[in-house]
Amino acid sequence: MTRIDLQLAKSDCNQCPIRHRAVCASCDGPELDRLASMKSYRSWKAGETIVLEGDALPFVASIVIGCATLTRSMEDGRMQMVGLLLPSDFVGRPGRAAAPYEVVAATDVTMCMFDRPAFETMMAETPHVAGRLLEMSLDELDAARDWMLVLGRKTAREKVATLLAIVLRRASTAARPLRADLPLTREAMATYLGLTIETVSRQISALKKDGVIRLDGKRGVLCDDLSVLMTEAGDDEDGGLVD
Amino acid sequence: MTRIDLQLAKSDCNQCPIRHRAVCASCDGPELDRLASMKSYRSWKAGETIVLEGDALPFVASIVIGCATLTRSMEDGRMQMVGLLLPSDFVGRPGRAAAPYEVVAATDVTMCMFDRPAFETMMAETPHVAGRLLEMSLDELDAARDWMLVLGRKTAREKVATLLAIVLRRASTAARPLRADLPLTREAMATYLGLTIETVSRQISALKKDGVIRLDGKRGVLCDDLSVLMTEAGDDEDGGLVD
DNA sequence: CGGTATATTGACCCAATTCAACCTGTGTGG
DNA sequence: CCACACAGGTTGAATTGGGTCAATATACCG
Repeated sequence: MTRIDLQLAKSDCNQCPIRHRAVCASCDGPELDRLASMKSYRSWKAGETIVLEGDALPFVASIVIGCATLTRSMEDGRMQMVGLLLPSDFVGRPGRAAAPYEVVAATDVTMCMFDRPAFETMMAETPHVAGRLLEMSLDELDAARDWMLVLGRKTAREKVATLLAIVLRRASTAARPLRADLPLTREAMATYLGLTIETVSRQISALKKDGVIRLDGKRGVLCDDLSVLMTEAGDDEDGGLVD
Repeated sequence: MTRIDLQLAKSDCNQCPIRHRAVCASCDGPELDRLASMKSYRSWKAGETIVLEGDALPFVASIVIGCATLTRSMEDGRMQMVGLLLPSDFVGRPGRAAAPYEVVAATDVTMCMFDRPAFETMMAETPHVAGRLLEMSLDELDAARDWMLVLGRKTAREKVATLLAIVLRRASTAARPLRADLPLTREAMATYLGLTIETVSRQISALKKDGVIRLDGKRGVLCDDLSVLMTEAGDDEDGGLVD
């Protein structure tokens, strides 16, 4: 919210909000010190491009604050978002220099960056880092494959409901109704869902008209009963969230 | 083709066709011996289910021969293939017991299996294995994301052309015309592409009528000019394949 | 205030699905 | 050897979900 994030530039890792979820989660003592000595922070404003598709990527990084998107595009301009990066997510691929996707800041973003060759050396020497990265990569692979089901088989209404359910679930406090601010514009949502802006807008309006969600300004979404929204999303397994 | 694959059961790893591409690629000497002592082979016939969605998966394995599919499905029966496993590909997720996808043999399949706990112990002790698995997982992540673009943004004709181009390119010998046998039924293709059987069939017929491909029986596909097919697929970058 | 970026809504259209019929090859058993 | 069933594949006609094009909010900012 406020711009105290820049204070992070000199802060030690123990106060870092992603300390226990990022690549560094499994590091301690000297390993953590070594990572800390390599790190530097950098911030981008919402909308700025962080890496161009196909460009060399001389660093790897963890998202500390904010939300970034990974998109892949075709020559004629069609675009598909292939990943949504949130705090603690990892950017970059050790062992490969070029980025196959465009990375754009969806909100203001702060990342914790490491020089790529130095990070690769460290990976080779400390199995903890490689192990954690493998675990995170496998989670991302699962997420990508789940999203393939959304893209390939769900209707527009189900797609929009799926996205809203994800955002609302992540923002979940105990309080009802659930409330969240969408970190994405309609255009970004469309790019994520394999739809057009107009269809996303229409489906959001339809879900509102049907009483599944309510809107609070342009970005805020409220939902009284997440299980109804999840049914609309086609995911009927209530993961023990109700009651 | 013939069932000599069963002879592999006692064979040593150096004669294994995937020796240099699978998880074991980076292993040598004692490491390889250790893996070899843990391994066992098992085969499935085309169409057989290898693992049910959500089932416990007590092993990890490499595909040695054949082709298997990973699919995820919804309660109402809609299905989406989320991965196509070919020789040297890895099945299973160290660190997680349940399989989030159904694994089915598309053709006759032989796998080289390892007990999961034993494999996990080995991963913790030999960084080579973990490193290779990370590399392979990142490749799969790239592939999954590429496929998200196909599912989210391509037309039916482009989707079919994309799949044919992949199959033809993989089967590529120097000989023209390129020829390949589809390892997938129309149904499996539809499940992969997020289409219906009928649409797949129509698009194949259309590509044939337009002279982009020719058919040889039900499964054989011929293509005189891969770059034409790739243009139809919407991938215009000719990766230095022509001349 | 205009001016620009984002969002909503309507009318029309088309690509892909749905539903249905029919083809083709491959067994299987009388 | 033929008849038959059955699975996989093709083709046609009708329907529809989402895209396209266009007009109209709504908000934000200098």
